[in-house]
Order: sequence, then structure tokens, then C-alpha cells
Amino acid sequence: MADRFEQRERVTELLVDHVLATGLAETSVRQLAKAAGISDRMLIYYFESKNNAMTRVLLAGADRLKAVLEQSVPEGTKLAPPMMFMGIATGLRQPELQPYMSLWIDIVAAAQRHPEPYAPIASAIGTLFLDWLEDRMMPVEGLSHRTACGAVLGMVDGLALMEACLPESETVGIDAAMMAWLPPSKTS
Amino acid sequence: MADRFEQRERVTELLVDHVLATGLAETSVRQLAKAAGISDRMLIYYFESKNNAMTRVLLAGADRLKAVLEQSVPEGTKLAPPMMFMGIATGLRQPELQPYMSLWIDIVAAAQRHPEPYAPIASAIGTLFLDWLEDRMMPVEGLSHRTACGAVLGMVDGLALMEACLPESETVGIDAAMMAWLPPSKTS
DNA sequence: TCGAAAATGTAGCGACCGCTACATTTGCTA
DNA sequence: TAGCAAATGTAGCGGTCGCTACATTTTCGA
Repeated sequence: MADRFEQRERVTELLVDHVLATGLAETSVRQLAKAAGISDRMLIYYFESKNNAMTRVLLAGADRLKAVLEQSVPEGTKLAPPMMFMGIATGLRQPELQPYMSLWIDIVAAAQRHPEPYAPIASAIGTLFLDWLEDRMMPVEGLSHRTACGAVLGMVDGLALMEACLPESETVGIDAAMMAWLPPSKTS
Repeated sequence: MADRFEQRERVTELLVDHVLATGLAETSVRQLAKAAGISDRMLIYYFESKNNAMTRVLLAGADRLKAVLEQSVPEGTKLAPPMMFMGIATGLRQPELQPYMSLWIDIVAAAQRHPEPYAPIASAIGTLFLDWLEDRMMPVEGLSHRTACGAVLGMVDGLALMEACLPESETVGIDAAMMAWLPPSKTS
């Protein structure tokens, strides 16, 4: 018999795979349990409640994305806003990263309508990536650095949202247009 | 006894009120019926199916928003991108328009996971507003007009997404930053 | 080795899901 | 005014929801 908390960690990783593959649409207790190869009874035993399970799983998912981004843009790297934007935008379009962006939109939508447990999750993930960007993007002239990072992050999200709902013919070039509008980094 | 199709139109308007107030979270057949003051049996009778009901309701909601925007920016008006962006962004933050933006995020998220019926709805609404913007925004230098409109729309959406998931302290100034980055209209 | 605690299985609760079968009422037309 | 179709009400189907009561098995320290 495996220890309860070790099992929980193992199951969490399997569930991250699951939500990345299917989003928040197939997250009933029974569906999650099946994806992890256990009974729904044990899922609740490991996590106490579904809300707790979703919180742990989604935060673990955010950590996983952070680790992936870390490889492309290691700590200490400093990129000007246009390069940073295009790097993230093209990265998130890769087949292996695209699920993260779809899931992120799911989470923000869920946060609006089911504050428990999704609002704190969305806020935590948003702040996580704002911090990450703050460390790696070069500041721009005449703007609080935090604000500039928020605006860049917003543009990435907005691009992803357009690509999620419009046919490709309507979205080609939007990324390049946004990049071209971004300011260079501070020169002084 | 009221005519079936007249009833459907009347109920549609009531349901637009409902989804604007509660998003897609309370859209079971029974919840919709209750919001319209009819029985679930009659809701299906009027709309044939829930999918059909949601399609009609959400497209009617988009029409309603279009009519509201029409008042602020009548046909024939031409605005440069920064003015257009700020006008839409501040407008959508008003208490009476905010529900439209929240609902829009709900719809895009739903389109990813429940293509039927939401993907065509999201695509139709997105295209509707892209057309609207194309008519009223002044073109910018060196960029397909359609693409520029897509980028502006994406920035509005991205701003809304950030404001939906982060505390206000993290989002102040993002709108102004984005506006400042937008290019002026073509001078020639 | 044995007994308590941890881990796991089985079964099911009450609520809701979209939808439909069937009976009844209403209103218009012939 | 009789009859028929459209409109509406009542009841319920088979399924899923999150969660729990209870019984059983496994594990490990005394």
C-alpha cells in the first residue's frame, strides 16, 4: 500500500497531463479518477475534495509551464519587449505548449463564474507569470516596469484569445502587428 | 395562447438578460426556463434544443452590444487606433457593458471545449466585431487594415482578460500603456 | 504475533442533466 | 358549433454530479 501523500503527488502529475489534454471540460470527480487510473473514492481520499484537487493540479500545471519557459529564457536573460513578446507568442503556438494557453483561458473564464476554487487559482497563476516576466523583460522608457509587463502579458493573452476563436485566415499577421507596436527597451 | 415564434423572440430577450447577468454558468435547460418564467418543457418546444436556444440567445446578445456601441460610435465615425482602443476599453468597463466582456470570455472558453454549439457562435461574434471595427477605425501605415483591426481587438480582449483575473492593483495603467503603444492613423 | 490505524473497495444518496411520451387545454377554421 | 391542430402541463426516463457510510484488506509498530 502506497502512502497517501506520495500517491497524491503521483496522481497530481497524471491529472496535469489530463487537464492539459482536455481542459476543464472533463473534470468531474469520476472523469479525473479514471484519467489517473484510480477510483473516485480514492481521489477524494487523497485530495479531500474536488476543489482541493483542482487547485493542486492547476498550480502544478503552472509550475510545469514555468519550468518549460525557463529552458527557453533562463534566469538572467534580459529581452527587449518586442523580442520577449514574439518569443512567448511563437512558443505558445507550438503543439506541446498550446494546451497551456487553452487551459489558461478556461481558468480565467471559470474564475468569473465559479470563484471557488478558480478565482484564487487564476490570480496566483497570473501573478506567477507577471513576476517571471518582470525578471526577464528589459524595462521601457516612461512606464512602471510592472505595468509594462502587464501590458505585454495582456497582449499575449489577447493574441491567444483571437487565435482561439477566429479562423486562421482572420488572425495571420496580428502577432507581427502587435510586436511592431511594442516599444524598444530603455536606452539610458 | 401566444404564437410559438413570437414567444420564442420574447423569451430570447429575457434569456439575453439572464446570460448577461450570470454568464454561461447557469444555463441548464431548467435554469434558463426559470429565468424566462416558463417551464423547461416549453423552452425546448420554442427552441427545439438547448444548443439552438444558446445559439439564438448569444447571437442576440451580440446584436444588442453592437447596438449599444453604435450609439457611442455611430456609422461614419472614423477614429485613430489609440482613440478607438481607449474608447472601447473604458466603455466596456462601465457597469452596464462589463457583463458583455465577461460573457465573451466565457464563450471563447466554451468554444474550445464544447465546439457544439459554441465554436460557430464565437467565430460569428468575433467576425461581427472585426467588421464593425474595420468600418470605424482609421487605417495605419504599412499594415493591412483588417490585420490592424484584429490586433486592436486582441489588445482589448487581452486587457479585459487581465482585469478579469488579477487584482486591480496589478492592472492599473495597463490600458494607458497599450494605448500609448498604438500607432497613429495613416497621414497621407 | 496481534491489534490498531491506514488504505482501499462497494454501494448508494439526493440532486441535477437534456429531453420526451402522453394527456390535456386552448383557439381558430370549416 | 364541431372538430382539429397548436400550445401547454405533468411526469418521468436514463444518466451524471460530488460526496459519504460502511465493510474489508493491508501495513507496521508494540
